[in-house]
Amino acid sequence: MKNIIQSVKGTREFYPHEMAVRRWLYALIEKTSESFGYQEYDGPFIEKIDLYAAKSGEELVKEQAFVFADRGGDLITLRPELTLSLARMIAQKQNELTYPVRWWSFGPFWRYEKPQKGRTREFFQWNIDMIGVDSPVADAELLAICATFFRNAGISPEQVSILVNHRQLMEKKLLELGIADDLKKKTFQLIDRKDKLDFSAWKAFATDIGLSNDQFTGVNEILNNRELWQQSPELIAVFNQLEIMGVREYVKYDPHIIRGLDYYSGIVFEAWDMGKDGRAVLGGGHYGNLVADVGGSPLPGVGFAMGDVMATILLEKYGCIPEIKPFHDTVLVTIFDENTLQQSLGFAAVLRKKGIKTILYPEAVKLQKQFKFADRLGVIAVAVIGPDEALAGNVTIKNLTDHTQITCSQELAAETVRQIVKINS
RNA sequence: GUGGCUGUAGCUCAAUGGCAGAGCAUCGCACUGUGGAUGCGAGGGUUGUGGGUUCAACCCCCAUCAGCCACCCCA
Repeated sequence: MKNIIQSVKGTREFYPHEMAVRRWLYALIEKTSESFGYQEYDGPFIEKIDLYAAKSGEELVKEQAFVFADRGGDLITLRPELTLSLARMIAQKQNELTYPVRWWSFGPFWRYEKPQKGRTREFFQWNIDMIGVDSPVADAELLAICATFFRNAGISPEQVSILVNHRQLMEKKLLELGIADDLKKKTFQLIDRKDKLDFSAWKAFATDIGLSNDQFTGVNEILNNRELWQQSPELIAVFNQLEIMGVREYVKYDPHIIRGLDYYSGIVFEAWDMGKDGRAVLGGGHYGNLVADVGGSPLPGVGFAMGDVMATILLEKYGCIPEIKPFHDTVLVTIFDENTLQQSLGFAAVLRKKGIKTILYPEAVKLQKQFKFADRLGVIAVAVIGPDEALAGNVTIKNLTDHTQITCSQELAAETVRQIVKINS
């Protein structure tokens, strides 16, 4: 055991059980995305570093991307995010696409981070965007998708809230305090950190970036005003529409939500686990110029991204992940001994031909062992062809759930098996 | 990148610097045509790795790797 080469730091292995959970999550994301008419797409998993150098933020590329030189000497990165690949894909066909584009994706990403809870170096991310419009209806739709995802997963509004703010509203309020440009950026940072520092440290940070006492007081008033959204026509419209769509209960106004990325220019939002030790599980917002940075004409859009690691932790925490029963629709055909082996082989083949998932035990060992194997896999139908059955062309089918068994002709047995696995699947 | 905690059997964890153990799991038998139970027995270890201190190290010291947690950052 000790000689096994370790897996790469921050990676995960998906044993069949974890793989089943991953596929379940994928299915949930697919169902939610497509119910709003979004199409699945994907970009390359590797990209030239230049793609990200253009925008993306220095830190993401320089410190968080996996970069390597290929044999031709180009610097290649394992994609740390999808946004720029998406932007290029849009730009390349900018005049052919039918707008608004509604696209979603679920795929792997890599970031060279220090692994900890909810954070790995290799992870999956759900990205979903509507591109080419700039309207409260579009903003509301993305929020509704987010809320619908949680509802589909079985998460209640008490468990997860989508916290919403608007960049323009905040900019306007800060401008009233005489905060603009560079100071505005720093003040956004300040707001972003409020929950992470105690008040005196936070105030010190405010002084540090150059806020006056009056401005600091003003910022505090903004942050304490939960009704501030009523000064934003866009947010008023969005909340009204969410009400009509029946998902208003999942969404709350919160002036603390700012988000780190510079390119957000309108609505911004994060979904938070409201329970103990809650964290953000997804984030997104409205951007004004997605495509311009990769050489297209500016196009507005709105979208969000959700990592699978935090999402899975959240769904597990609230008991939303269904019990996975991998073999409840599968029958095990035992091998009694060498003499009946051929009949077992043949019978298994017949079952498969009739569309029944069939496992054949691969050696003639004690039936006890074969039954135990079936039990541990979760198989609930077991077929036995011993000397008696073999002579008469029969097979015995045992139902492990109710412990009953029937002996019938091999011809008719498929129907018996079908009933057992169907009733229990 | 910074700081803290933790690495002992497959898993969960014990073991004053003095013989490395338990429970669960696994395998075998009781039980030669039938799974979840019970009893008995067995196997399984370079104590993460590499150095150091010591007559003697799972234990103390240094380094390193990994996991967890908090920063940083971010979806």
